[in-house]
Amino acid sequence: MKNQKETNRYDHIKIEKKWPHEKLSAVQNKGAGFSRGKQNIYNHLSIEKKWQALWSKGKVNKTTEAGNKPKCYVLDMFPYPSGDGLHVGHPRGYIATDVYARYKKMNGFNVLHPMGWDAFGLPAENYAIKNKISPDIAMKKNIKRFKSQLQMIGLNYDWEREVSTIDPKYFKWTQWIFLQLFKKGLAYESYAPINWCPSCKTGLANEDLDGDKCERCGTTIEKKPMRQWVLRIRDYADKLLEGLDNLSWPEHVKELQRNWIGRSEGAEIEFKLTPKNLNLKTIKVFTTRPDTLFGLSYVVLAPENSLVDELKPHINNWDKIENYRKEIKGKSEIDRTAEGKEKTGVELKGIKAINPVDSKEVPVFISDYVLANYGTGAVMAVPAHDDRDYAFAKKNNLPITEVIVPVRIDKRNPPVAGKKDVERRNVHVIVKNTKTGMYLGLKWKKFNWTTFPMGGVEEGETILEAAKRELFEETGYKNVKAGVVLGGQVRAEYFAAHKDQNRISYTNAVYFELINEEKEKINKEEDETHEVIWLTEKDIHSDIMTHAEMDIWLERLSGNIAYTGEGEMINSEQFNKRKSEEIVKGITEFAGGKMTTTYKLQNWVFSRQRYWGEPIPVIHCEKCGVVAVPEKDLPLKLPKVKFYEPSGTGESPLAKMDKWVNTKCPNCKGKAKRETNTMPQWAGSSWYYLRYMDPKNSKSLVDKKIEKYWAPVDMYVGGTEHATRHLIYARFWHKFLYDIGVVSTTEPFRQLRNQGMILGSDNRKMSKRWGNVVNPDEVVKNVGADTLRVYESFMGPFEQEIAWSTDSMIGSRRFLEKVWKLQNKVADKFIDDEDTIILLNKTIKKVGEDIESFNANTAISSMMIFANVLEGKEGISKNTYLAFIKILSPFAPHFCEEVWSAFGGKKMIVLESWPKYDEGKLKSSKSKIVVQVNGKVRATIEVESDAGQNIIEKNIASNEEVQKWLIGKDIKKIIFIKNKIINFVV
RNA sequence: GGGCGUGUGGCGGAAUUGGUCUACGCGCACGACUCAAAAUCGUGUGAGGAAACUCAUGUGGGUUCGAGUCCCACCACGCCCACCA
Repeated sequence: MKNQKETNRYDHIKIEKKWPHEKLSAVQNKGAGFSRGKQNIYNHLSIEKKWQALWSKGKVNKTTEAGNKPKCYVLDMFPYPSGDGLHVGHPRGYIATDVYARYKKMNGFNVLHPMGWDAFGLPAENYAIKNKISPDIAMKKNIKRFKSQLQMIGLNYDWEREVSTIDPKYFKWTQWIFLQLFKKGLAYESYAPINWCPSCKTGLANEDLDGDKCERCGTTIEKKPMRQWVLRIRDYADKLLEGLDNLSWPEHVKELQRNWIGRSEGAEIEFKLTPKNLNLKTIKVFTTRPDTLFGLSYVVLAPENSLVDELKPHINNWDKIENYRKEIKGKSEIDRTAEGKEKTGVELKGIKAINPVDSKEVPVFISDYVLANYGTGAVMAVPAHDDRDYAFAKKNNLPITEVIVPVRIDKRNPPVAGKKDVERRNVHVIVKNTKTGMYLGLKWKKFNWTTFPMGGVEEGETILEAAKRELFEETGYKNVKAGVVLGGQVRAEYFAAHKDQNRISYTNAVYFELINEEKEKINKEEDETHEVIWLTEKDIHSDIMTHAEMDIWLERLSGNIAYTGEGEMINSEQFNKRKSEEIVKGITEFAGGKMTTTYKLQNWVFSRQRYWGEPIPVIHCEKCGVVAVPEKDLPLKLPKVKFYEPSGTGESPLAKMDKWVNTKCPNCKGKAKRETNTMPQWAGSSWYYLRYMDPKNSKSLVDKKIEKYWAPVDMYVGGTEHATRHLIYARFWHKFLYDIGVVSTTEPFRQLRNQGMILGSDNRKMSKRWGNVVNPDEVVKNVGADTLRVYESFMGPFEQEIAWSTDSMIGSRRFLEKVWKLQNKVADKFIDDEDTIILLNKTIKKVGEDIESFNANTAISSMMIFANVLEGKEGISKNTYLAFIKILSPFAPHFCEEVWSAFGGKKMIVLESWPKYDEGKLKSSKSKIVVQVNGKVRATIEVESDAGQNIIEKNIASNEEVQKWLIGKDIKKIIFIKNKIINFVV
């Protein structure tokens, strides 16, 4: 835990402390007399205003497709313009992309860097309901405020390309894309139960849930069957998966998407039902473990599975089934799925399922441990090899058949080649003394072994009998409670040194608890072989115990009896003795099943029963059924309504707008009604990056030539929270648009970066609730946009979340003032010393590389170092100073424009090019060598660069500091790395 | 339970990818300037020790001439998924 800082004096910019600029008049009075600047104090207020106006007037951000520069498309995830305006955390990503875009521009790229608004969605609508104001008007107001805030920070967007999802000229194309999906059969109506938020009164996609709660309002969601539009994103699951491999995205985001898609390969197995003569429907199950089919104990359906209803006439206990279904409906998803929850279920009496591999009949259950929407909504249960099935089988007294034997090869006593192989049935006896908590063990005298009492199972003996006998023979203990056989056999291969043979043992473990410590004397032979010892719970571990089966015994001792790994087949007729992983295909074929793939990814529930979204452009005709709105009639605008409240009946408020709803069928001109569901907020954001390329096109969503020029997005920056929604939806739509020839690339975003959130100074998420919100307007007013930009760049690694500290921000302001004051030292004809030249070149290189890799924090740091060095110099050449100003300009653009123009820069600095560093001037003629003795630093010496080992050794010969450590010692080895280190090993 | 990630001064964080641990910044202390304060500038600032030195990157091992960095185990925290058959 980090210490909670006390509330800081400077939080929320309540200025009790004087900021440096407020005292600048004093500096002026002292006559800080550089003459070039029109003003000799750094007044951020006037400078920022001035340059924002000049940029706008000069249209420096206007982007066209003309010219032969290489293109670079830099994109921010566009914001949802909330009523609260920006807080200081929002611009972190925007500043980073702005720096990147400016840098790319200075490096000769034709940069597209646009901004827009994601303005449909629930918050606006809820605001509208509460304040009785049209969401359209409210959003337009918010957009205005957001825009002015972004401009105030000096972000160089091409505002002529601004887009907004609520603009009919924009959502015309959102609707158009839906129609194409509809025409290709990728949008369909479904009546399946979906997630229903009783508070927001709308259906939600899986992605919109936070556990079992509505992500927006925190209300527990219900499953509710209703008519809805669904997009077949699953059809693109494999493409979405494969496409990830070639993207320059953070690995963890790709992994998140892979997990979300959740591809899983397995088999579909069909179970015929009895009574046979009725020709009942079959139960299809999905399983990743068809190899365990001979261990089948029962079959389970999800309670919601519609097959249950179809079987109703043949089920004798329907009332129980109905009760169970009701019971489940009353429970939340969390209650149903809570870990360690008892497995409940009801058998479907009257029918049985037939195992296709051995024709045995097994019972059929419904249970809520089977999910309706994964796989086929039905499962084959093999209790011996699945934890859930095991728990269910134990509770309901169902048979448990082992079909896979785990295989272990003893690493400490591996089988020896050339020795005889002997197969044995063994037992390991695990005895706990419950009074002391200790376990009984044997310490072998001739070998370095520690084992449990153990031995062979003899002909005609049960496992328990053998265990008791061995325990008595080897230790003399005789009074134990009834034993428990810990699961099935384990195969182990090892070399039995005491018998000089390789053993292939099939071993069961038996667990006993000691009643008392009474024991008989054991025979001499046993006594000479091993000594009886007591082991602590910690001792019974693979490090100490010799048994190769130890890991499995421990699992089983802790209650995990079902073995879910691979192994050797038993009880499986012709498949016996084979490796389980090798028979998967064979047994599937034998069972008449087929190999198949399933996904966790659900199809995208695409309709919302709310007002503030794009109307879904279809018409329900009494005769023709569902008909697409003709493309020429797009955009299909929202009608004006008086009330925005959702009805709660599963109809959107649009349903009450008779005038709007009642229409004619475009086909037969007969009576028809409009679809009243609207699209989710994710619709508009799934393709906006395409519209920026060609925002005013009225003929197509993007011109093909223009799309080919700009696509794909080269750098996309936004929060990780979009990893599984926006970024999957957008990729899905993009791939669809590729398939219908609208776009030319298979992936929309080539590179992706996630910015970490900026937290309040109390380490909590910035929010009104905590009162820790810092407003950028205040910061910009007090210290300037440039200081804000430098600070947010400097505060820490870009991807990491970090707490805001107004206190620390003063360092960034001081840095800019320092650079400002350096103007005094600049002289046209000054000749910089070697150090300065080298550091300048190094700094140019470092800052460029850091911008490319989004490590702005170290870029700023290296510029601070450079400024500190310059401050200590007698003078600075104009060239050096201006090169420095150029590399600072992406971070502090207004500031640098001002300085640049004061020094007579003709073009604006934003249009200048990035300084080139001189490869030959990155190294100084001297270098520091670290001298180590046995890896410890004893001295550093300065020698000519690239000096060889003998020169350095000579140098060291007269160095007392080092000689002190070398005198009287044998030098065994010398490690030398040029220009870095010399290490004497003595 | 599964996946991903993090752990370095009083604080935010650097560390050329195995080569001087703590750059840069904040804070703090002292000094200069000032009647005084602020601002600014300068010096110092991981711990122990008078010093020589020693010890320090969550803990414990290992590899190496040399480990914050690589390997193994553990601890703590964060995020995502979670009865996924």
